[in-house]
Amino acid sequence: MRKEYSHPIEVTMDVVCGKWKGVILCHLQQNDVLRFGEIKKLLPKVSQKTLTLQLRELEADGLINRQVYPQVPPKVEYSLTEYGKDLEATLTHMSEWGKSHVEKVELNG
Amino acid sequence: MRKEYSHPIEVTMDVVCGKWKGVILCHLQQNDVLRFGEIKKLLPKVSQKTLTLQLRELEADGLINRQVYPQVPPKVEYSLTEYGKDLEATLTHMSEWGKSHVEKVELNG
DNA sequence: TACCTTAGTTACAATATTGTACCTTCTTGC
DNA sequence: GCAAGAAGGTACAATATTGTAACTAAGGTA
Repeated sequence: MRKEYSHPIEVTMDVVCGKWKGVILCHLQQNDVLRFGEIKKLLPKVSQKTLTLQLRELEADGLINRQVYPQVPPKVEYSLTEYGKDLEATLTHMSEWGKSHVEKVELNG
Repeated sequence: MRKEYSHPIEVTMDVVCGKWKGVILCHLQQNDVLRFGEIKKLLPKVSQKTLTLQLRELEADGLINRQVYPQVPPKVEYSLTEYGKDLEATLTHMSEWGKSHVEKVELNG
């Protein structure tokens, strides 16, 4: 199951490079705690199944906590772990870079 | 062709999240200039075709320069653009995080 | 003349990742 | 009894991403 990595950045990329993982992490960074449905509203284009999958993977990799309340209807809250918070600077930096990239592309038509 | 992004981090992820792009960028960060064949040696598992593709995409996104010398046999050199260098801090941070993640996983067996 | 070299290209195959549509749970409100 | 609500699970379909293997260019070398 465990892969061989030739460079440590591959590990991070493995963990962060799902189609929605970056955005999910950013939102959790800004909101502390979010319920499943709230995340879904923040990412209107993601499907139920895929969102679940991305969250489970982030959980398995130790980036987020999944707190289940035994209620009906169910309530599940997600938040960053301490470990996930170590990525905050990186995520912020990636967002900034993305912002300037968009601006650059818009300038060059 | 241009996609709609709901969050700037998606832009960066789009640009950086190829299977080999992170490692390629890291190596270019440490070596300034590398020929195609040198990169290939640094990433023994990547195929010819995929490496070409990843490099072309990085070039199209403005992260790397592609310098072709009109010789036979051909000589092509790759290097980071100024723009690509803006990602250095991010890449370094991602590598560090990856390193500690590996250590953590090894501890928890 | 046959062969080596580097940085590709091309057609085709195999994987991996996402998405769609519909099913499930159990309790409260009407 | 019947629908609603939140957070999924499942089977199956559609894309997207990588990989394989073989082919090319053009000059130097044996």
